[in-house]
Amino acid sequence: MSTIPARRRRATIHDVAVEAGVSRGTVSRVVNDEPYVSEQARIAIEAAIEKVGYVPNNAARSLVMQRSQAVGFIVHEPHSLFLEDPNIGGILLGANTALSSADYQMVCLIIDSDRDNDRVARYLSGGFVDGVIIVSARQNDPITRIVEKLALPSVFVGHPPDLRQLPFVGIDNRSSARAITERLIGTGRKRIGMIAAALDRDSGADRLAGFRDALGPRFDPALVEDVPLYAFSAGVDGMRRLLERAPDLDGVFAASDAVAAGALEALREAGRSVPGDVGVVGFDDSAWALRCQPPLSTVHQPAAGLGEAAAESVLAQLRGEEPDLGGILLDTPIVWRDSA
Amino acid sequence: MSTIPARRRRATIHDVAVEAGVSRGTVSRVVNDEPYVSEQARIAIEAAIEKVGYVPNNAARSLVMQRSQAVGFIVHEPHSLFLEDPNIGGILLGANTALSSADYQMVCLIIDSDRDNDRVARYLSGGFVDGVIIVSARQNDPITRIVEKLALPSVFVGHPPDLRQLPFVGIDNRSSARAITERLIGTGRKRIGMIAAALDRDSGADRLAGFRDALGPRFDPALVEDVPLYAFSAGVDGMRRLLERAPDLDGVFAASDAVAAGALEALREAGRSVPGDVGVVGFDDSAWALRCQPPLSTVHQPAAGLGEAAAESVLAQLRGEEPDLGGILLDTPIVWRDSA
DNA sequence: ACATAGTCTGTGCACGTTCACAGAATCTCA
DNA sequence: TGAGATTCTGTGAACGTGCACAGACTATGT
Repeated sequence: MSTIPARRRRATIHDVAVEAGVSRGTVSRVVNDEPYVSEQARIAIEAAIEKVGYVPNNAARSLVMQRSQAVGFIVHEPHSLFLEDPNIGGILLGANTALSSADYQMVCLIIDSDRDNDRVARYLSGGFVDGVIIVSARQNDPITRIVEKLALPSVFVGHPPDLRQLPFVGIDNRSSARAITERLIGTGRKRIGMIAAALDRDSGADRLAGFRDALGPRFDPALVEDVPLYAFSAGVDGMRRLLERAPDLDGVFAASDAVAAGALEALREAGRSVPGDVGVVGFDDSAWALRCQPPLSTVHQPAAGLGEAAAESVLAQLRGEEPDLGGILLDTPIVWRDSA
Repeated sequence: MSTIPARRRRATIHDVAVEAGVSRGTVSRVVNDEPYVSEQARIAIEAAIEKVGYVPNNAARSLVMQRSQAVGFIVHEPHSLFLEDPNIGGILLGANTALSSADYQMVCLIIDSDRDNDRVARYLSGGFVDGVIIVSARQNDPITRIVEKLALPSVFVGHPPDLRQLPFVGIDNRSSARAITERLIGTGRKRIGMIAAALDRDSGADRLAGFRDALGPRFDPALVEDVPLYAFSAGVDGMRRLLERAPDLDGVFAASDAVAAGALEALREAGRSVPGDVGVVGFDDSAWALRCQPPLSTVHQPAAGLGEAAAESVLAQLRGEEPDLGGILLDTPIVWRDSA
């Protein structure tokens, strides 16, 4: 008969105090790096901590400190995001990096259904997190309302919904779109079209606006085809329709890399060479960009940077600083490859 | 001068008790759905909870209950995983679904550096989580050792490192590879090659073994080309070399969809039609599979199912059940598309 | 020698909950 | 009626920590 090893009680600050022959208070001071503790005591306590394997109990600490040292990372519509949006992983990573160097823990809160909405709402109200990073909030989002009501330090990645004045980080879709279109014009293309996508979202509308900015008076609405989603198949359809309408086209700005990949496919079908007959540029610098044949020229989305900036903003608010309601916009370098 | 709204103290169980005219104990019983409370008291308490907006304080609860109601989701090598591995998102989602319906919170612990290793180790030792799901652990992994030392309920997605006897969920790479190879043989192909990948990992070695199983005595080592990574470019290289060595080849099993996509590219270069001249099958049913031209026949990895199964296993251990050390293997349906 | 400032240490309380226990009230059955 | 079971309620203790406070000890200057 094997003896079941007794699940040993975890060492507490009291055990350390006894071991080191001092009081709880002094141990606490050492653990929290506070002044006014003698070198002798510090050494004894550090040895005792090591010996008994002491790790502070977070629940007790949270209870007395009234904070959790955790930040929520809220993601909506995970199915489409995790599978389609290559940026989300980078944002997650960037946020995690910044939070963990500040000794905060990142808690993923994934909203997949209405039940999840309730659960997350309860979680936020329960004081489990000291702040939140919200990715891709929807219009009329219950979570957004709760965050406001609790006055929880928060930051959105992308524009906050319902035109609210809340802190956010993002990129300037409009000027980025303008920049890459200008670059495409600079290669000598004369008839440049756009496959616009997701015009119901800020990002989609802004990319179209930037395209228009770049072309100025030469902008021709007939050369814009719009598709509902940032998706490969939408790109194929959009490109086909565009080619039908404007067979003499020699340049295309696709609203995302996935759309651009679809466009390349349609161009191949139609027997056009890229970049010979038609120059193509995308947006996002996602995994699609390198997979395409030829590799895409595109606008780089600094996903990790966005995550880091979002985390820094929350941390600043946690330190009591006033958030910048105007939003933080990150640079988007253009990556020039062979497709244009 | 605007008055700063005083950050109101959160309602406690005591406030509810006063409001409802009962004691803390009775409120606690209502909150935790315990028996032995009169209908009258229950109604009064529920009204009081609503009125004062009471939400239980988790820190206090964790402190006295000695558990956190949270499960860690540990991911190694996030850069390659989040960007390359389409399965990780599905696993995350599946695990989250199962955990949240059991009222457990999932905490993402991303290990990106040695510093992260320390931080996560501290986190686990600190009792912040009651169990862990570990994705893609490395050989000789410090986290694995800590989990063992703490006897923390745990489950690996994929085989545990160092041949340890620890619970895991996964797929049967060998029999899946065998099945899809047999299916390819069934289409009448006579000279079938394989681009094996990542032979240093269990998954890679098993897929090769399955291929060998399917061919039996007809297996020809000269028709196997191996590449280091599950990557597109590796697929291109592997296919080129394979074609050089065996120009009469009429079927290829690629060790992953990314590799298969690379193979398609190389076949196109070489002027072979797919599936006309050569039938190609992949593995994973990742986003690559549908993007390819033609779409890939492949083995479906039930990513969400793996996440759910992993979560269920941890939850079962948390309920005190003995884990199944043999591991749980999920079914992998074959998805037949146009590439073979 | 004494006052004063500076350095260090120990103690009790609070945080908000659960749980064991005691006791009150009601019901059941001889 | 009274003993015993059943249902319900309130109370004190405990979980492990940080913090305010009181007090002891040491150095400095008069």
